[in-house]
Amino acid sequence: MTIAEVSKKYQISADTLRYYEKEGLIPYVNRTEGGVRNYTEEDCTRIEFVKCMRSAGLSIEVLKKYFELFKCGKRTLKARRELLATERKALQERFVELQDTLKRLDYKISVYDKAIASKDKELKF
Amino acid sequence: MTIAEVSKKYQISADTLRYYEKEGLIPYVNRTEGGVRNYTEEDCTRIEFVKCMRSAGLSIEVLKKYFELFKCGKRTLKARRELLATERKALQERFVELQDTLKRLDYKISVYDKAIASKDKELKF
DNA sequence: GTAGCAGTTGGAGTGAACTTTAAGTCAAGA
DNA sequence: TCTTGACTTAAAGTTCACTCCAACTGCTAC
Repeated sequence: MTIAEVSKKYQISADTLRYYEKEGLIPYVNRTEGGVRNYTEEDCTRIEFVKCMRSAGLSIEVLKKYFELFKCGKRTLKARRELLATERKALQERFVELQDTLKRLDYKISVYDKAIASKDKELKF
Repeated sequence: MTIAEVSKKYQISADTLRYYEKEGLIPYVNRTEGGVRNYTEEDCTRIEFVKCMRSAGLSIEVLKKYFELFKCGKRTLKARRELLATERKALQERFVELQDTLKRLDYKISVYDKAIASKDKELKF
């Protein structure tokens, strides 16, 4: 797969794909004779994983660390597990926070609806 | 309340509080004779709201817009309601995505636990 | 063979959200 | 009175995560 195809498939710009590669979030991608990137299925799987983790808020730095550990082989299994567990915990916290904020917004919107219906109220903010 | 007190109370740096004020996320805070900020309870309520919305991911720009509308009075009630509804929708989407990612991480961690237990497996990444 | 297009590189630029700096003011305590 | 420390301002600097640019190369179609 070319960079354009991967870019389209995952909705990630070619620049970003090259950037991720440079940062080590994707392993060095094989090139054709002419030096053009040729992504394998495995590359794609990893790109999809990176996209998912990035959109969940894992930093480039953390993902870099994870793949660095991965490169060091089996002896880093535990370290990688711990890294994922740490990130999972942070995500869980953000998840709960988000849930609360959603409730708060729902309430605020309902207050707005009442204010709009009663035609003359104003809110504190 | 001084800026130091508010900063401590909400775990927001004094710099950030001044920045928020400059950007219109907090109304102009009253000063003492000497020009030192003196936050009211209402300022604090608003700061708490801003903090909550910021940590949920609402941008400075959106919050700025919201408070600008607020300054224009009752006639912007609907617009503000719509703004909040739009942000709520985006949050909801991120919430669902986060839920999926949490599940995915749980699964991945369980795979790691198995690999660690069986002592000789390696994973794809 | 040359136009055009998709790709390559390294490096510079961007936008969001702070964060730091420089230079100063003010109030309280020794 | 002097020092200390928390505050003030405007403006420059930082960080993160891209995003764009210039200059180039290599296929493909005419």
